[in-house]
Amino acid sequence: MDKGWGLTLETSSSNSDRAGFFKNKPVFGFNLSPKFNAAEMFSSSDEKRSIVNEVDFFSDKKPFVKKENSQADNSIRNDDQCVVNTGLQLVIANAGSDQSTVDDGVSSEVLEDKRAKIQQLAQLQVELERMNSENQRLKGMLTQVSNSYSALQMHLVTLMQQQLNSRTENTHPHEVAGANSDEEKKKENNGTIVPRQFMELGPSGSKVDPMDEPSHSRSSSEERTLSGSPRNNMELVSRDKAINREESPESESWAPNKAPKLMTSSTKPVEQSTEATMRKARVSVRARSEAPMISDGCQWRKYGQKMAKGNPCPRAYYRCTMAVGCPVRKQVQRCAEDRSILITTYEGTHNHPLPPAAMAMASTTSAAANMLLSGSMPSADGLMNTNFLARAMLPCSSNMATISASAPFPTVTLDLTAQNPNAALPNYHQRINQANPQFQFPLPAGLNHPNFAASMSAPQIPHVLGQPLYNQSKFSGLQISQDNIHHHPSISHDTLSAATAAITADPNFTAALAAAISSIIGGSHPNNGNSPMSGPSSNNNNNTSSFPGN
DNA sequence: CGTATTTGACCTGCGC
DNA sequence: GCGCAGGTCAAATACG
Repeated sequence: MDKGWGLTLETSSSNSDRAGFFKNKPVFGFNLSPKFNAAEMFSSSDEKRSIVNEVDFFSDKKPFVKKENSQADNSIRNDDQCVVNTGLQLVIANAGSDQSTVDDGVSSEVLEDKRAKIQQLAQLQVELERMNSENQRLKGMLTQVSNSYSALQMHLVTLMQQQLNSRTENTHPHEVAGANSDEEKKKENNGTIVPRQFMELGPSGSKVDPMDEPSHSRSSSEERTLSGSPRNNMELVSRDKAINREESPESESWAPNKAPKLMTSSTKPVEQSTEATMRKARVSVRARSEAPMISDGCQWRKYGQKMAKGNPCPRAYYRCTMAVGCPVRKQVQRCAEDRSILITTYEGTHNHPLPPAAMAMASTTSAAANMLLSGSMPSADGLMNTNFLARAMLPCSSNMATISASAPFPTVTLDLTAQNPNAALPNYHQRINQANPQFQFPLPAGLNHPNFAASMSAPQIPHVLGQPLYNQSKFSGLQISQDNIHHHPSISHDTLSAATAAITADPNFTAALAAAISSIIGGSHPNNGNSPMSGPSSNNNNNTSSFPGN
């Protein structure tokens, strides 16, 4: 859009949250060049007003003949601080170069052409003005949403803590490690939820049922969907054993394989084991994307690639390079069944400040991990908490819940793939805004892409946690279905309803998540290499040629 | 030439 | 103890 005007409006990527952009994306109905940031064009609102007025002055049919005599021209030229003025200057300067023609017997065509250009420019300025004001409003809303999100997260933790406390008062006989009776095992294998007990679908378990493999042939570390049929090959693992593994500490410099050498789980304080668990918790994001990686705003360096069993697509290993010694790593792999689905698994916590573009993913995954880990404490109640959370979140989904098959670490999956292929993107936007009339956030430009429309089903966004959040914790050796939730003997319907209500009552919560997820997915656009969302770390996807499966 | 990626070797945990 | 699989390392290679 700037080409015809000789305007090159460079912007710095650090202005991602400023006018004209929502999470680094232009948010208005027309496409802006990635270089084009309205916020950079004005150093003050007075300047803007001035510019617009001047433009209006031009567009008001004022004879545009003698440029050197135009007060407006002078005022514009005198303002060296305004980028737009510079742009106008260019236009006007170009116009002035034809001045000899204009002065004497000017062709009306030239005049008309110039006038048309000026009018276009005027329209542009008006549009920019509108964008700027709208973005101010968006900024405010974003802040509000962030606050709401934090508040609700706290509320959720509080709820879970209350649940935990209520259960502490009511100790269960089978809380004792290794006290799983055969009867309990039977219940487990029949899909009945048994509290304080968990199963691990170890590698052997994943091998036992080859008939399951084609439909569940994600990589062995990926989640496995249970349609409700019992898996008789599930291996019950004593909690002590599993917890000991979970408790294995890791150095800050990330040396998981060396961790067991340092393990002294028997005497480890709870804090340490919790910390270790925290580092091992994983958040898996499933998103439909043709891009080699979803753009999460961080910088990653590939350090390995392996073929994983059960998946013809290789798994790539990345580590965060935004700070020296950052322990965060991620795995990227295409889904075996649907290669358009990209599975990104995050592990660890960043030890450095994150750019705005990375905050969305980081906060989302962090929240998911925290919620998971709030229930993965090595206490029995903690384990119960995880299951409780999972069940509290899953009523919205009936049989979409998945649990970990053989994942060695507790994992939460945020499934952003379309569950309802008939859902249309406009509905997504519409539903979010309908759900909360007070929170009308514009659709980021990246979401206008058909790929994104196909990848995001309408019901998903408002229920990011409610629907596609799968608790894959190994502690959650449960078949999590609506039916089971409602019939679980250890969780009252009221409790469940309360938790569900807490999650779903605040539309801002879901909207905030929607914003975060949309910013993430917007980056998955294959053509988003220049996406403003990428911000200062837009080179995080610089390994397109090395993407597994491509 | 510095940096990022590739890729085979190696380490570790787990099941048999 | 052996084999398998996941994960990581690091030398070689590619790339800008």
